[in-house]
This record gives sequence, C-alpha cells and structure tokens, in this order.
Amino acid sequence: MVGIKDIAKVAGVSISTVSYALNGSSKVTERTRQKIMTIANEMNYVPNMAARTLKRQQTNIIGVYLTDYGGSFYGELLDGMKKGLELQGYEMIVCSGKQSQLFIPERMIDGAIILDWSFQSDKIVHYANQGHQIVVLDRELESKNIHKILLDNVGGTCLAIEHFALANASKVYLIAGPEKGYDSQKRLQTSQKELKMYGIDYEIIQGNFIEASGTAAAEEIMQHNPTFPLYIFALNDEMAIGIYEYFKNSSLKIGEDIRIIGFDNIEVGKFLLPRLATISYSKHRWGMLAAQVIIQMIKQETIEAEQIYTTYVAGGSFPER
Amino acid sequence: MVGIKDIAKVAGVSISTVSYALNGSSKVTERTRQKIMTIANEMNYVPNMAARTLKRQQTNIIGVYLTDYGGSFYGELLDGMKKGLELQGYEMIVCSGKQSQLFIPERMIDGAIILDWSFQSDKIVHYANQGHQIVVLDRELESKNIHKILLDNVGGTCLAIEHFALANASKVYLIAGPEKGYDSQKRLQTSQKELKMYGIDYEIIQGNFIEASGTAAAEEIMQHNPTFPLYIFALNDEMAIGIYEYFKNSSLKIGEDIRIIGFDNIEVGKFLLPRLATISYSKHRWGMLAAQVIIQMIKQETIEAEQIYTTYVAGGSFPER
DNA sequence: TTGTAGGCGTTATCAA
DNA sequence: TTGATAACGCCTACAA
Repeated sequence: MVGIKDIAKVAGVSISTVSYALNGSSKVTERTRQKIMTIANEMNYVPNMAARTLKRQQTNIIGVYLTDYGGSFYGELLDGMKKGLELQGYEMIVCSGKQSQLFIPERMIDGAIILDWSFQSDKIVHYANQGHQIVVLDRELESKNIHKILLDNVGGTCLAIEHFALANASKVYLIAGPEKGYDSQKRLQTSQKELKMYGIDYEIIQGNFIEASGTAAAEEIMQHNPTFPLYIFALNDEMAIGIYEYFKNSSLKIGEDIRIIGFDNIEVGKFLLPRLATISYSKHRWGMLAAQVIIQMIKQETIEAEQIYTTYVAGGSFPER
Repeated sequence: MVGIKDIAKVAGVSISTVSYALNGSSKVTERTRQKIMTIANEMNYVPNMAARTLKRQQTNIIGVYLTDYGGSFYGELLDGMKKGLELQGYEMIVCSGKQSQLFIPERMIDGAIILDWSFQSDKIVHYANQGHQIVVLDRELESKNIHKILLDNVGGTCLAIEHFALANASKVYLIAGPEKGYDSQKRLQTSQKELKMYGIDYEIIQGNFIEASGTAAAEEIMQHNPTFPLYIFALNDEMAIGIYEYFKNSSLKIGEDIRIIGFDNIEVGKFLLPRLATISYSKHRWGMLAAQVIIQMIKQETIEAEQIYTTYVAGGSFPER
C-alpha cells in the first residue's frame, strides 16, 4: 500500500511536506505542491481512512439505522438524506441490526440518524450522554445530543378519520402496526380519540406494518360477519396492499363494499386498482431535514424544531360522496 | 473517551495487560482478566475502531454498493447478504454514489459487493488489481480478486419467450432496461435471439427499469395502432407495473387485450390485479451467496462458480391457453 | 504472568 | 518554506 512516506521518498521531500501539499496548506510552494500531487496521482495514493480518523477524531460519515432493508418505504427517504449529507461533504452508510450499533461508540461515524424501533431508547440515550450526536425519526426523546424530527402522525390521522366521518361510517376497523413502534402507536391512539369524538364505533386488529399482516387482518374482519360497506383504516400502506390481496379474488369490491384509507403514500399505492387513498408527506424532505439537523448538531449550530406535515391523497379505494 | 490506558490506570496494571485481557489472550490470569473485564464494562469501554483498524489492517466490514436506494427490489437481497455476513462475524454497510467508492482504496472495508451499474468497470478492475476483494453481481469481469455471481438472464428470458411462443404471439413488444445495464442487455439480446428463432416479430421500446418508463412505453405502443391481443415482455417488473398504470383507466384489459410477462418477481407483483406473470429467482440466496463468496475471497479459500437460476411464475397477466 | 516499547499511516507542532 | 518528531489508541514481540 502506498502511503505518504512512499511519496516523500519518490519526491525527495519529507513526509510533512507531502502532507501539507496534499491537504492544501499554504505552507508549501505551488511548485512543490504540483510535483507532489502529480507523484501522488501516479502512485494512486489514497489516504488511509483509519490513520486519518485516528488523528482527526472524525470520519465525516453519518450512519443511518433502519430496522430492515425491506419495504418500499425507505428509498425516497434515504435519497433525501444522502443528498442533504453530500451537500455538506459527509458520507452516508446505511446499517441495520444490533452489531452495527457499535459503530457509534467505536467512533466509526460522526453521527447517527435512527429510524429503527429495534434500537432501544435507553441505548440511544446512553450513547448521546457519552457525547455522540443522534437524530431520531421514530420516537420522542428529550436529551442532550439528541434531536427528533417526527412525522405529524396526529395531523395525518385526523385527516383520515375526518374522511370516515364525512362518509358517515358507523364503524371503522383499525389495522394497527407494531405495538412498540412510535408512529404506529401515535396513529392508533389518535384514531381512537378522534373516532370517539365523532361517535364512530371501531375495532382494532393487530398488524405489524407488513403486507401479510394486512391480509391476515382482512381475513379476521371477514370472520366477524361485518356489515357493508366496510370501512378500514390501515395504519400504513403496506398493510392496505395486503388487504387488496385478500379481496382480490372475492366478489367484494374495494372502493365499493370495502373502503380503505392507508398511510404513507408509498409508490406502489398509486398503481393499485383502484388507487389507494392515503395520507401523504414528503419523505424526501424528511430525509433532507434529518441530514441537515445532524450536521448542525455536529457543527454545534443552533437548530429549530421541525415536523413533517401530512396531506390527504384521494383514491378510488375511498370514494368521495 | 475511555481507552485501555484509562482502564489500566484504574485497574493498576499496564496497558498491555489490559489489551491481553480484553482480547482473550492466555497470557493473563483468569483473575486479572475478570477484574479488568469488570472495570472495562463499568467504564463503558468500547475499542476505538480507527486505532484497531490501523493496527490490524482490517475492519471486518463489507461494503455493498447499490445504484440507489429506491425500488422494491433490494430488500430481500440485502437481508440475504446481511445474514450471510453475520454468520462469519462481518458487518455490512450499504453505500451508494461516487464518493463512497473511495471506501475501497481507503481500506474502510475489507471487501465490496457491487450491484451498481454506475460503478465503472475499469475502476473496479483498478481496485482489484491493487489487492482489494470484490464480488460483482451485475457484470462479467474476469480478473484477479474479482468474482462474479450472475443471474441466469439467458435462462429466464428463454422461459418468457417460450411462453410467448406457446401463446402463438405474432409480435412481441420488448420494453428494454437501461442500455448500460448488464442484466438489461442480456435480457434484450436473448429476447431478440429467441424471438428470431421462433420466427416471432418484435419491436423494442427503450425504458430504464423504473415504473414511469413502463407507462411511457405503453403510451408509445398504443400510438402505433397495434393489433390485439398485445404481447409485451417488460424486462423488469417495475416497468410492468408502469404498464398496468397506463391501462388502469382504459377499456383494454390486462390479461385479455394486453398480455404481459415481467422479470424479477418483486413483492408487489403478486398484489397486482391480475397477478403479474414473471420470471423469478431467489434474491435471498443471491445475497447469501455473494456474502459467502466475498468472505471466502478474503480468507483465500477456493470458490466454486455459481449462478442464480430462474423459474417462470404464472399470473393472470398472461393467461395460459 | 506482567510491563516496556515500537509501530500502524496521518496530522500538526515546533525547529531549522 | 521545509523537516524532524510527537501524538492519535491499540496490538504484540520482547524483556523482565
């Protein structure tokens, strides 16, 4: 492996001169710099990250933690983050799982963005207390070195319930997400509260935010001999897709007998037939914002609290009257 | 930050004793080890990755390179890789974009798995020649330190074309993927060759493997006043979904007037109405295999060439006679 | 069994 | 303007 030492030897200068030249210091003549740069290029020199990190005590890498890589949800969000980080000269790596959580105390990354309910809150707080910078997108955590950027689940849920009310639904089935999940909890709580307010009956079916659980939920509902039209609020789109799946070969028609609203506005929702009505928000902006905030934290700049707002997207799965 | 030096001070031993104890060397008494371990835990000691890497010259991290994070394609593949790597005590990070390609020469990662047509082949070869271990999933590259695990595009394409032939199609529209992409090229070439063999007429519409290009392709086809039923081979499922989108509000029905076969068997295909007929293969196995091979390369073990085989998945979008 | 010391590749301080 | 040298935190041969 070629290091600055080798370059120094070839160029006939000392290693410190090489270092200065490569790092654009004004302490070397333009001529020596040129010479050294040329040699470095010819020798395919690339600085050793470990050595540089050890000395600098920073990596310029931000770690993003996800529960898993599945689901069609993450794409836009990650693209947004990446763009935001690139703008500031930071790299992004995407991780998942317990082991890679160690990157934080190991100082492999300068900061972490977390959207991973399997990442325990006390661990996050623990790391933050040790001085690591963390942005959480999926829980409320008040602590030094932690900032949160949350989705306005309450607003989104209210929008959805409002539509059920306008449609004069007498009962709504709520397909819930994972019990530990923040977004999931928030959506469920708000749904219950709002439905009570409108005096609408409801029933909760436990799901876990993946398609299969939506299908299972639909099956469960059907076993209860429900009355039609059936009103379903799937607390995320993936489960709504699972519901479509269940009724695919049934004589019951989505948009007529079965009326569904989802949440998240994932890409494929718009390709469903009929289109899935859902709650939307800008995942791209969410990602950009998260990137911005983690950098501001690292640079010790002041940060203003932000939230991601939602809108209602109409679709044939929930016809307007 | 607490380092072995601090632990040594507290424990009243030298730093090397601490190091030995933590690394499970047999050069310390069980008692001192216990004592040191306890202290280390109490002090929340975590080894500094940069320092350790600098010394050991390896990170135990494998980098996976993707073109982007979008698309519902990657989930299973990454989960497979992660599982395979975990089994061997390696961590996985997912990267995208030019900048992060530097992780390779910087020695941030011990090896790379590439499924990213925007990663230039000559760069890959260059890195490999410098001794870096690389597995490619999206191109044919014969070189030292490079192994490839490819999808059997030829086999899959033959399966699809065979079905068009069996259906007595007289003309097939081929919706192509990105011109630079290996899988895309392979599928297109094989399609042409096979269709010629069967004496079936065809027309190529350029796409780029994303949904929108499928919709555009459908529009283009319709402007040609085609005869029905229309036979379409979408070289990946995402574009097939785009085609569904186009005909959603049309009087033409998919599975009757429009007969489609896709490629990849992505999750959502089975939720489409009618189900998308497609070419399937195990993404999970592909990921596991890639993980296995990169580790074997690092450990200098012998590796046997492998390929990922395909099967045909029937669906209402292409009714059997 | 434990301690001393040199080195991994860079950066940065201080002299020259 | 350049060069010698001491860190950064950890590992490990060698000495005690």
